[in-house]
Amino acid sequence: MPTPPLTVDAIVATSRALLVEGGADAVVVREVARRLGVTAPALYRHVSGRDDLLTLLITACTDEVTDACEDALETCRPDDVEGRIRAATLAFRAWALDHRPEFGLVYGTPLMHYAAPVGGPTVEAGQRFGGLFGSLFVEALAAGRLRVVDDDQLSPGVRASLLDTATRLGLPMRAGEVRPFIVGWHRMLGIVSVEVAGHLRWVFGEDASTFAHEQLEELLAELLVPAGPRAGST
Amino acid sequence: MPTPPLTVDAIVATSRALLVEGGADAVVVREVARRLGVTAPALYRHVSGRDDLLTLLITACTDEVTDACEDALETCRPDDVEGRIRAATLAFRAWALDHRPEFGLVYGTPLMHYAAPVGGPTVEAGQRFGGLFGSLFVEALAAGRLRVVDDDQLSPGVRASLLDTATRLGLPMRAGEVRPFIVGWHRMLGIVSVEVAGHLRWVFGEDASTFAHEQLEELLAELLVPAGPRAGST
DNA sequence: TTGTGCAGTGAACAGTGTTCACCCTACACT
DNA sequence: AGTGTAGGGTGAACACTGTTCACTGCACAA
Repeated sequence: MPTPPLTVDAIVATSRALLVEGGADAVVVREVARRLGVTAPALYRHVSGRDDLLTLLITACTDEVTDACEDALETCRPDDVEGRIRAATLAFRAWALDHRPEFGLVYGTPLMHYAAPVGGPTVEAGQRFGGLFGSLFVEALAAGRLRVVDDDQLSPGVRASLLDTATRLGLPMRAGEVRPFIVGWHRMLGIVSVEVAGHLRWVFGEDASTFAHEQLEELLAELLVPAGPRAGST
Repeated sequence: MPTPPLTVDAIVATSRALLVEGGADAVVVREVARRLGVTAPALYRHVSGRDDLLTLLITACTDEVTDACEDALETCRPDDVEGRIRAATLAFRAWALDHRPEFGLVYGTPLMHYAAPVGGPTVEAGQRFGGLFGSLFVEALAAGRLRVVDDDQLSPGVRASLLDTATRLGLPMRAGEVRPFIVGWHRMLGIVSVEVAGHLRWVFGEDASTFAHEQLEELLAELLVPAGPRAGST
């Protein structure tokens, strides 16, 4: 059987396999080529180098986790905002645990020798991901389920940054309304990062899942007001 | 002037400099040797290889951050538990921000090709660090400032792990009393990790410090009951 | 004075990312 | 049909990496 044609997709898929097997360090140009039945310089016809490979990899993974979170929304009734946020959050965590090397590449310690191209595909994919969660918080706000805070309770710098982020993402929100979104993102990423990296192993051994799960539920309870009939923001 | 004698300390110091300049990948045996005015094989008389180098590096950094937190305690009145916990927490964050590559090495995404020697110096240093914060929470408990939870409100698995951790660390606490310690560690590490990795850059630009600071204060407020005269655990 | 062992050296091996000159093949145009 | 050209592959090479090996020089003990 003739070797299949060498495509960028095949290169990314093979790189991904190496990433899974041995982490970012194991993504080795020559080994990718070897597995594709080709020599290393051939890859340079399709990919500009190892950094480009990583860019493609990060983009693909970001897209994949975004898809996973989006798919999880389908399991909820459209008017159940809390359920949707919970589903997306748990899907994010589940993807991270199922794809630890990929998660480390995207959301872990940044590689010092790699700089994502500004305005490149990675930041684009990141914006899609952010937009997904952002729109969920817009839904929550519209449903009066978001525990917002008055703008004048925020320190000026934070308020400015929050407002700027909202406009940049096209979210029709005040600073005090974006805050839960950012707090949620910050803490969710923190909780999942620590769990995935295994920094709770000395406490919970290999399985910190119930604890991490509880932490995520606690976070949701802090961000959202209970579903009571006719409940508004306090 | 004759070259100074080649010592393990000098090797670690040089490796550290490389780590700071270019991240873990930049810790390159040959370059360490070059800077010490020696050839690479010479290092193998003092250090068993690159992994050993990383072990020494991680240990040194863990010790350093522990020292920094310990020193911060000196600035507080001994009976001011909340102040002491705050000081240690902020010292941890400050060290992390001032030593991002080192922080990444110790608390970031684990390197897949490196496995810390079991029972080796890194876990020993980690236990010293954990013990420092643990004893602060023991103080808080003794002062009635800890927001504890009843043991039977915990899921069995979590309760068992918490209790086991307490006994392993020699902390005289129930599971519901260790919980704030672990929650605090988990969230503090999460908050600092995300800030140091720069995953809030899209919101706050280069300086997320006031936001992160607020998050840490919020965490403290959740862990500790206010200082009111004769205040006990609720 | 004669070991003996420690500490450093140069050479080597297998691996890495990347570039270069080259070649072959398929397709377009005259 | 004959010719030109461009894309996609090759092997060789360069400058690196971690690590090992045989070797050398030197200090110090017997």
